[in-house]
Amino acid sequence: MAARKLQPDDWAQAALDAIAEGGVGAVAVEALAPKVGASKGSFYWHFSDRGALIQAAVELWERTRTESVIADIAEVTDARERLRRLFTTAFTNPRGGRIETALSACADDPRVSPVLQRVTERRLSYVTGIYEELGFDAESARRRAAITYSVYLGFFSLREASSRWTPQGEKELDAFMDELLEILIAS
Amino acid sequence: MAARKLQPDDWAQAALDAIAEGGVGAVAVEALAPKVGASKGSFYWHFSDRGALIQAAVELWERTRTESVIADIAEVTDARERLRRLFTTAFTNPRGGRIETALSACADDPRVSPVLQRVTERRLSYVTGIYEELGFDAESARRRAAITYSVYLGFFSLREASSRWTPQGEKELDAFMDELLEILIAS
DNA sequence: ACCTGAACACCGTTCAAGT
DNA sequence: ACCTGAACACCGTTCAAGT
Repeated sequence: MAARKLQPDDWAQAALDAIAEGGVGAVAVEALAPKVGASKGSFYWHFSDRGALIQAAVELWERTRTESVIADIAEVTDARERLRRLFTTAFTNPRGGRIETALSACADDPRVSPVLQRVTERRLSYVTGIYEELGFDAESARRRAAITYSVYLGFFSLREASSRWTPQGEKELDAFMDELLEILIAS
Repeated sequence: MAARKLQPDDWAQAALDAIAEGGVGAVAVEALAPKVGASKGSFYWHFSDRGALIQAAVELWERTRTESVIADIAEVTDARERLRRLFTTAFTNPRGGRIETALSACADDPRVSPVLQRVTERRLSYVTGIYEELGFDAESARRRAAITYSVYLGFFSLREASSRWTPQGEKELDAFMDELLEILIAS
């Protein structure tokens, strides 16, 4: 229903697309205006400034790429399988982690930082829980979760830097995830 | 000796500092000019444009943070110890990997991409060699090197996102590196 | 050869005026 | 309440004029 009236969300979505495409620097009001079908001036009715738009985009990302992913695998009972599912979801993300990479580069922006912290906290607590379920003590589970999430983030950076070192195609990706999983859950 | 005449390198150094401080977006000719002690106009005598300055900065980074690090540990004979030394150098880098994080976000910039590719290639070949020396076959060594470098890159991103999950202080960092090393070289 | 300062273009931001 | 277009500020870039 809701007859076309969500301009703010349209702007946020366009900005998020721009971030995924060309980084935070690509969030340009003037360039986005035509995509939203509005004028530059109109933007400033909905948002105080460019920073507020970036914040809205990041909050949109938070809404769509955290809880839903966790909810998707809630049914799976085996902890190891749940971790493996996370890998699959993560590494086959069509946007290829470009948002993560872009946000890491401006993590100290006060408009971005709180959201990034919440998302990181949520994801890492979840992964820590998996490791505890696998039998690791609290400290070790925490460290392994941090290593796991580092691999997740770094994987995207590495692929951007040189795809030569990152698995190509489904078969190689599977081999990579298998070895990664094995390494990470070995006691 | 060379009596003060290296303006281009001064600009490159100032730009690299700016990248480490505030990301590629912080490379602003106007803001850097006073630090170099020159005028905006003078900049364009040495560089074609802002992109060329970014390239010069990245090439300066390449010169100072690749070969020298590898040379520093060349004397160490034990492969495992060499890897451990790499971790120490990497994770106690005073600049805290902010340059790698910033560059990852603009890896597809044609001015940045070739340099990033060379540095990545050099570092990863080196680490692959260590894993081969440790007894892993070529394929597995490659994959482990990729995982290792992903952790390296991702660690910085994670610390920026939420320092709560990253080791604090020398003691915790040591424990982290120990567990990481153990995980990575376990067969 | 190398530098300066004025001028221009581009995009973020403001605002008076519209509906 | 919401939008537009003109105006201004800022910084990248150019360039004529200096040494």
